[in-house]
Amino acid sequence: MNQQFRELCKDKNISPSITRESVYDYLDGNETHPTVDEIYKELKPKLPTLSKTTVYNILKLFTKEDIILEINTREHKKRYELNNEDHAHFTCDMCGQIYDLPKVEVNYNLGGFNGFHIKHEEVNLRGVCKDCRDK
Amino acid sequence: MNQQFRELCKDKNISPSITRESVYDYLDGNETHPTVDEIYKELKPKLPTLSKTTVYNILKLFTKEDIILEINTREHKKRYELNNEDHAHFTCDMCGQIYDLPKVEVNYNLGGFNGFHIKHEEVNLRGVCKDCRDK
DNA sequence: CCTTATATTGTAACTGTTACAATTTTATAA
DNA sequence: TTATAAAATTGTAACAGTTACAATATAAGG
Ligand SMILES: [Mn+2]
Ligand SMILES: [Mn+2]
Ligand SMILES: [Zn+2]
Ligand SMILES: [Zn+2]
Repeated sequence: MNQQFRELCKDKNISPSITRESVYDYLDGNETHPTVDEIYKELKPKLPTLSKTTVYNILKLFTKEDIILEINTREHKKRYELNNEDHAHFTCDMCGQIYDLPKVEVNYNLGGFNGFHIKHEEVNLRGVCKDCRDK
Repeated sequence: MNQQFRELCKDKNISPSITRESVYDYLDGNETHPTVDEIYKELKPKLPTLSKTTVYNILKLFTKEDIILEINTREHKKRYELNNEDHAHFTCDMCGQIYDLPKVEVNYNLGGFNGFHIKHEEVNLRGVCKDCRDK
């Protein structure tokens, strides 16, 4: 059992079920930004009764609690990652892979938007990755 | 007839059909980042034979030709806008509205990513807008 | 006008997501 | 522990956005 996860749940006031812990553990240390389906397929062998709806439920809960981040891509599906170190993304137009980039500095110029409460900033780059370019 | 659009089509080597022109004109000067459905419903009265598939086709073509930009939101649908002045977006978590922000400066630190060809950079902020905060 | 290419249309299929009621598991307290 | 209530999980069906595709209509070129 993941002690760090149990404390996180205590903080967020949610119960640390085995299913939730499994989703968390899978995302922890995973840099692939998986889809719901990929998470489900990965966990199903270890949790044979797992339902895809449960994965959806957990991801929605984790997102609401800011434990994970939803990544909206131009594919018609969402991807997820742990909300750990702040970083930017580069998405390859050719192969679709999402690369993590070191955090970049963003300077705002928010004239006229000073009543806005900014909770999250996100930088997405798009283009062709090195692998695809070399082909 | 929109002369600017006809020249744009000449540049892109696509034919300036009335349907395409209508989609273009609707997006031009529209700051609401409409969905496919909104575009379709708006144009249908003026083009009674219009099919939603056609709207999809045109938006896909315009996106490929870099005439418009696809905006991927956390809603389960895409939004579109003309690819004119470069700007950032603020999306309100409460009401979902997308606000245009003046362009922000982004400083890259792309150590290890120097084979990458960056075609587009995008800055998305997220939080609560003034209107929703005041309620 | 004729011929060919392109654009548009309607329908059906596909896919990611959500709603919901039933069941199982977990938390709480007697 | 056992009883009770609350919460989590499950399976199914519905839903929504998107895409595939074949048929039709329109446009372009000679
Ligand atoms: Mn990432
Ligand atoms: Mn915009
Ligand atoms: Zn690539
Ligand atoms: Zn708002």
